[in-house]
Amino acid sequence: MSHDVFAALGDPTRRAIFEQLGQGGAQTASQLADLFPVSRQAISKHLGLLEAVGLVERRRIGNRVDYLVVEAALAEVEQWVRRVRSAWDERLDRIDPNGRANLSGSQSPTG
Amino acid sequence: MSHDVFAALGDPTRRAIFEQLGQGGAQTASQLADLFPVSRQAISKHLGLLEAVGLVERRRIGNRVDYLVVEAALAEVEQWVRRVRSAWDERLDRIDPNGRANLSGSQSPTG
DNA sequence: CTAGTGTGCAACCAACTGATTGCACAGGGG
DNA sequence: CCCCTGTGCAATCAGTTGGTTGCACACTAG
Repeated sequence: MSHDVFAALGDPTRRAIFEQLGQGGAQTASQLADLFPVSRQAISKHLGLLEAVGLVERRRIGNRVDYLVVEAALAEVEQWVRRVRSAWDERLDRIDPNGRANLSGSQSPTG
Repeated sequence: MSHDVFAALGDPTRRAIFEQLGQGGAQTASQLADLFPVSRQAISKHLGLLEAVGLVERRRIGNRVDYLVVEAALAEVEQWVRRVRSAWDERLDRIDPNGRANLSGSQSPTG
């Protein structure tokens, strides 16, 4: 449960692979290699990382290995966003319980 | 307006700085440098990158430069999540308009 | 102007990483 | 068994990058 999900999604190729798996359904590294301008091994490495952070999962079917998006993959991202957001709101409430048009926090409410 | 926001949030130090700005309000690079085990210049570089992707903004006050979180900072992340999610749902509808308990896309609905 | 504090920029460095190539291993069909 | 297809692992490499140090520049106070 680490936030390395952001690091995983930080790489453009990896994010594209992830999106492709989401749109196109389960696919093998070889299939994905045909869609992207990188080698199968590069794709495989990306898939390994995506799997490590829990964004995708493997499914072996005979000779081939399909990768598919994990249903709750982006839950962690959403939770982080929510957590950060609520932290903002908390601080804003401490500063100005009535309005919230300003995110700056150095000045005092009375000043 | 690029998705480099993910890359920016991918680095742990940068993400921590961002969270700290969110919780503690506007702060200078020097102040942040006291909170993290890296030099002020390192912090400054991170802030520059965070600013470049639109996550934080600068505010000059006399001699010092405060950085603060941009209100709509995480909107891009949320939009991306929503977009990917809706793409999943679309594909799932094409496969099985009634149920959605499976994200794998290789099998046919009649099989 | 001078002193002091704070910021910005440039050079530099080690570590990481995205990508490649080569080869060995696993499974299905003749 | 052999052949073919597909996957996995190791070594390697160049580019990126997070971090440091050093120094120049900007603003405020006396």
